[in-house]
Amino acid sequence: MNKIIIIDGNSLLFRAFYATYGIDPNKIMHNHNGVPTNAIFAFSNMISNLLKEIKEGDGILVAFDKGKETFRHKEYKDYKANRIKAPEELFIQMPIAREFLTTLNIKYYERDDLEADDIAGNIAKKAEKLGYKVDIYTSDKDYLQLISDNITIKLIKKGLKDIRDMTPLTFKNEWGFDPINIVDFKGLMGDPSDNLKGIPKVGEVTAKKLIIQYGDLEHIIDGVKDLHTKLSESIIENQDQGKMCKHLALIKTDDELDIKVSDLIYKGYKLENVSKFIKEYDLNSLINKLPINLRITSTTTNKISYQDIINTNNIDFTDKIGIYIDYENVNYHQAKLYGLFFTIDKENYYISYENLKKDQKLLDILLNENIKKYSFDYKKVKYILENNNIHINGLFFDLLLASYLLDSNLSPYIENILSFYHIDVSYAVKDKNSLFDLDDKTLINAITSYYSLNLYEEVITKLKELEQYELLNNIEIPLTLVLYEIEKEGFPVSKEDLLKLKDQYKEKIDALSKEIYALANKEFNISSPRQVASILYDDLKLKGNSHNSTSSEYLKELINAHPIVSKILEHRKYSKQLTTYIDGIIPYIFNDSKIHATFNQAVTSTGRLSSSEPNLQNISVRDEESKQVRKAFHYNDDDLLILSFDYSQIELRILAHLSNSETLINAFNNDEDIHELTAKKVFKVNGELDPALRRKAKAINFGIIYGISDWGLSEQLDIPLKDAKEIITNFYNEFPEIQNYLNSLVESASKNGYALTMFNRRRYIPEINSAIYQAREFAKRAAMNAPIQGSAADLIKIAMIKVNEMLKINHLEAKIINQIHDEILLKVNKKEKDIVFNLVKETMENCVKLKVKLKVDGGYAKNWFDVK
DNA sequence: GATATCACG
DNA sequence: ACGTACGTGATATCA
Repeated sequence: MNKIIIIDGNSLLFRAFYATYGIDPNKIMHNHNGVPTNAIFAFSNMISNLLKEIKEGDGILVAFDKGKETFRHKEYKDYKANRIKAPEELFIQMPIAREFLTTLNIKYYERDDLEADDIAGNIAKKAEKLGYKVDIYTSDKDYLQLISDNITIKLIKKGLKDIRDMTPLTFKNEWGFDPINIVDFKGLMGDPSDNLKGIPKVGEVTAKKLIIQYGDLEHIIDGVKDLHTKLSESIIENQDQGKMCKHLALIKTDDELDIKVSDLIYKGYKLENVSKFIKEYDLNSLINKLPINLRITSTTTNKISYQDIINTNNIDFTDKIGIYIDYENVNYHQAKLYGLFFTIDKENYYISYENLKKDQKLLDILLNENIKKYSFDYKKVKYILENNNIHINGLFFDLLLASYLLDSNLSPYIENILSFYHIDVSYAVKDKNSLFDLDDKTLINAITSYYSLNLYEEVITKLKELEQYELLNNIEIPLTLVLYEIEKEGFPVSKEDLLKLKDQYKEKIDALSKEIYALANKEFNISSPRQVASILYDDLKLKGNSHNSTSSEYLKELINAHPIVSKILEHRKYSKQLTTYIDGIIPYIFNDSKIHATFNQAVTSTGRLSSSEPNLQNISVRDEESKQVRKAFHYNDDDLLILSFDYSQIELRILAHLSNSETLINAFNNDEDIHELTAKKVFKVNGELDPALRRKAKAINFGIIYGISDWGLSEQLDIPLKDAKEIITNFYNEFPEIQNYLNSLVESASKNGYALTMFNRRRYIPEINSAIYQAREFAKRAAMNAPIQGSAADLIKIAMIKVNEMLKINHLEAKIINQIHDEILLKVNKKEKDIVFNLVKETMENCVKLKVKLKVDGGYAKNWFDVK
């Protein structure tokens, strides 16, 4: 269990000052400039001793009182009014104490409206919640109210050496009641040092007795009200003062601090900074008191290196190990394995593939699922290892996936991700093109293994603070293993079928080319938008657009203007099919007649997956002719079918749930046609609905999900801006909860700088407060879309995990083979198709409970074209 | 390497 | 007066 040490800075500094003050103020320690240093001397000794308690992953914070305008001063003008000012010599040393902490790279915190105990209490509670043990060093008894099973108050007695651990047990033994009742004790007793009067006639003994008998102050007042003794009358008469004293004594732990527990994790001090400090203040003995193991002596020794080993005979393994690989830089589904990097504690090792194969000890470690594997893009690592016949189990932590959750805009490369944690690895990558630096090419892989293991504490603390720990462990980590299986299983495609299509398409394209050249009266490159534009808009004098675009959006409007236009559009269509979906895919067909694409899990800013090499998420479907390519996706085995399930209106359902729109929720739960509903509401139709209006409504619903804008809608529907405006106004009037919800998303993003999904995935959108209009408007739309698109992504990820699990539990042969955002595709054997169909549908529809029911449509066929 | 285009949800 | 619908990946052209 890691620990956070919190120090009451003022308390410690006061003790340090008076412990070394002596009788003669002229004889206290000074530096060569006459600056008093006695308090700093003792303070730095104490801190140095505390640093010895720090282990890897522990944190330290010094909290200071700045407190001039706390709520206590506001509510009680005489709060601490009797405090005597600190002596000048101590006053001078206060900023030096802070300088000392900066020198040692120790975080400190102070704020005008908070006292040190509020800061300490605040951080202590947060750290406790994140699973830390907390030690608070102070001499102030007020802190005792913070005691819990994991928070210990280290009470500093005179002389700084004598420290008493106050735990729930020791406290109760000494005081007779629970720590939290310290505030009631203070309410009764008052506290002369804070100028709090408490209740007259109640001293320490009486206060304790009352608390033990009745409990808190409120119960005491209630309990004595009918006794009519002098004591009880005083309590009743002065109850307001008592309550105020209690209120002022209560440590406030709920403020938002701009410091986080993860910021406190101690990273070590630099010798050169300490040397400077020692010279300035003549504190020569300090250097010997600082623990050496926390020293970052220089950047050279901080560079990661590794040992080449031929076997692991002399290596002691623990239950955790950092893992990365050295591999051929090609598509990882066919990459050769060169060797393995692994990290134990702080040591990196490299073993070649040849030696690894012979090293049974290490092979067993990799195989053993109880040895925790810390890696970066574990899916890839496992794929390459298994492809080269090395088995690995026991994924525990993936630095890539964890970092992606912390900031989904990070680009998924190790150099980039380490720089997010302020780690510079340019020494390992800058010479990667050098022919003479062969060793350094693999150094980055050693570094990857090292930090996968050694950044764990810091990353997990951050994730817990952002409440994303479950997102990592319950969604992304299990999902990466599912994706591994999907990639390994592959997606079927017939090369022969594609080649047949290729011949057809080539003929079509050739014929179209000839027609186009004839119509243009010259030959040109039809694949060049520039040349096409020059033919259409210059030679043929067709009516162009503002930026001479030849995109189909504009060409469609010119179809009747000249016969060449439709020929060009057709040419484009078949070229696209040929280049992207036939010639583009054939090279990825492996000997097993399958495509093993990559599902990228750390790419999109919303949380969706993406697919590449090749992209299996954008195979044509909308256009009937282009859809032909789907006929090539089938198994050669006649017993195997392709099953497809897609969520119906998943994003609108999520919108209904998140916005709590009663109209929309009821509509979904009554199986109404949602576009029809919108049409009838927005266009105020009763009875028969014009299909054109339903189409418009569909566009409106899409617009809502995308973060609607009047201009965007007017473009999409090709209507005047003012009509679009009116439509949006109508929509919001009919669905006021949606308007409120979308507004709240923009507001929250502009306040916090990020958007959140249902499962706490976050996307930072800093541009939302940009001074540039377009950037700001864009950010607003992203802020409205990210929670919807992202929650849908969370949901289907959960569905995939559950479906995969369900198939295994039921010993079914079926396997997931693709995911297309709201759709899951499976391979299924004829003989189990009905049971699989029902189970998958049921699992998907019940994977998450929302206020709306989820609906899944499914179908199966021999090839992808015929599914549904 | 940037740009235009087009495929998907 | 300003100018975009949200999220991706692959390909060809052209500088």
